[in-house]
Amino acid sequence: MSNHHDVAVEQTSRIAPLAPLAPLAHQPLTQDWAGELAMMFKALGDPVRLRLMSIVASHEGGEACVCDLTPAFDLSQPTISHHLKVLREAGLLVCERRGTWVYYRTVPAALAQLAAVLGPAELTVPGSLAAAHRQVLT
Amino acid sequence: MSNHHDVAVEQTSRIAPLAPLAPLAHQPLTQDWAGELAMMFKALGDPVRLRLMSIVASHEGGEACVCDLTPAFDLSQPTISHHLKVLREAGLLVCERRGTWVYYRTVPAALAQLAAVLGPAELTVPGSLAAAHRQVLT
DNA sequence: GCGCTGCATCGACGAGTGTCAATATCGATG
DNA sequence: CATCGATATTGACACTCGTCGATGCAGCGC
Repeated sequence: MSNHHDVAVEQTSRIAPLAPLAPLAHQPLTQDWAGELAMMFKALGDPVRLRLMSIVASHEGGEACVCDLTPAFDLSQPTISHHLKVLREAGLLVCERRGTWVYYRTVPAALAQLAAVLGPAELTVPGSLAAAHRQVLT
Repeated sequence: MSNHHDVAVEQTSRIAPLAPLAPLAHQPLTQDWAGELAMMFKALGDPVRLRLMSIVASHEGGEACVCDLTPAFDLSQPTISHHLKVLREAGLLVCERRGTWVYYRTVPAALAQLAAVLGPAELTVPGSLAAAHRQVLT
């Protein structure tokens, strides 16, 4: 067994293949879909993880390696690694190993999905925005 | 002390008076603002609470009383009440007592804020959309 | 090969969360 | 006023979560 340790490079694409982009107000959420969404929102429900997302998203090139993230917090390196794992498993981040370093990027489709769920109906219904979101999803 | 029990009708307007509407990628979040946002996202990070939001938002007139919400779940009434309180304290719901019943409504400004934070930069920067969001905030 | 650096995992701990049954409070109605 | 129906609060429980130190694994350089 040579590939027994593909830990860090797992893509963990937990996003539903084609999830609804309708806002909350359109209709009551199904139980399954609410569970999927809740996992993503819960991942964002921590100040450290929110700041991690923000740092990664605003970093040059849209990606940041762990060594860029850790010094921004007063937390141990394992703790940061744990938070990154939570965001990865929620489908909000993906990582890629390049040499010694591991680089993280956000998943715009996942963020667009959450934004669409929260967005007021007037903004997503017209079609232009929905099209824009759908474009992001491809 | 006659007003010792104004529990249910508290507005709990925990939303920052004028919070930034910039997406995550615009710049790293400040620690304080990340904490505020995390409280709202955490409130949405539960399937029951997400479905509660959805039912309220999609209900006729944009409001629903607790007796409309409770039967939608296989949970006790105190548990539903607890979840409603969490959403209220996060600034995502407000409630109003009318007679025996208590009606809940969503807070569009709060949802718009979260959507703006998640939204891709291209969608919020142009100005038209930003204006729309700001309009919702008034 | 050996060591070194960057990152992930493990195991453990205290703090927080979701749930319930029991109880309290409010408003309406008799 | 006594009662009843609709919600909120309390207290208790199991469970999850955030954090750490210790450890493990991968890649690079000597």
